[in-house]
Amino acid sequence: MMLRTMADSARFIDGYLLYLLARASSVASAEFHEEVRRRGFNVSNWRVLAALKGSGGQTVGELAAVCLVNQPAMSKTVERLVRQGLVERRADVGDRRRVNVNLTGEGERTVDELISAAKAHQERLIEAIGPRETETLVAALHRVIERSGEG
Amino acid sequence: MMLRTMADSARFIDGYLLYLLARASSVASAEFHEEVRRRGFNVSNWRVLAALKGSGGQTVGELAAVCLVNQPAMSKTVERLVRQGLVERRADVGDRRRVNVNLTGEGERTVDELISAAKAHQERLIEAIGPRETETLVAALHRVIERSGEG
DNA sequence: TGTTATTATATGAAAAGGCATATTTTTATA
DNA sequence: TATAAAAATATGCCTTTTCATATAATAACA
Repeated sequence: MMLRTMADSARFIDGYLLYLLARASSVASAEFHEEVRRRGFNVSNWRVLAALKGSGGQTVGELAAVCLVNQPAMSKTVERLVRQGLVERRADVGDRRRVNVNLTGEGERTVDELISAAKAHQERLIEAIGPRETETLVAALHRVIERSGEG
Repeated sequence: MMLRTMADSARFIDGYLLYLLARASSVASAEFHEEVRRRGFNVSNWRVLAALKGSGGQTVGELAAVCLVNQPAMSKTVERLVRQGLVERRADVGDRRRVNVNLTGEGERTVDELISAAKAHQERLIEAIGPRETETLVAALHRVIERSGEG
């Protein structure tokens, strides 16, 4: 079954749900991601810092899962953030294979600014989409996640 | 305003719409993207081939926009696909700055197989999400795209 | 029409990511 | 409790992307 709510089109992708999801994510994020870069960070760094905020620390593996990248990539991103002084690594006490990653003081200050900008952007975005429609969207996205093998 | 439909959480990202969008896209795509790789392609190649199918040819710039990557990356992806014999490049007749990209016969056969697998996967995904909920989702995603500066 | 701006694509160097695998530590089992 | 298996992270190599910029062609304009 092709999506009945989409106009028929010669182009396959115009009726392809995974493309629509990727496009919506990309388009919605583009503006803020530019702001992240203007502030001197790349999106990977931003995601790690954002994931750490309020988490009480995460392991490399947890960060990889949360940030939607593979583990070796996360090891390298964390290494870069350590060199920038934004996070610190510490071997887990109970299981020394694990490496706990936490925000440093500077990392905390940095992410607070970024999060503040992200929240401001999100307010504008929700206003543009419409608050009611946003709630519908959020529910639908949770359902996708839940039913796609991550529930 | 934070999203009211999400439980309050210490972690910023749990209430962050752009993260939810990225996560839904990633989770929903993961399974099929693995199949693409098993078939010997990477996601970038798949996206270009899928974008070309039924398009009547696209320029490098158009492909970059459609495939959500920047132009130099697309020039290089196209170059690789040319070397693999899946697409062909031709300078545009009316504007010789433009480079038109088309599927070759082999590219057509290849993408037909991939699209067939994508459609089968999509059927299963829609079944898992629920057809009615999928329609709601599709409408919401179109709205996001439309209201995020791409309308 | 000659000159300047703009647009489309390509290229080169550096950064980041992906994949296989090594290393270290913990868990399971004989 | 040795030993084997599993788990978490790191590392090396190679591919891909990114960023800045070069090149080529068209458009604008004086």
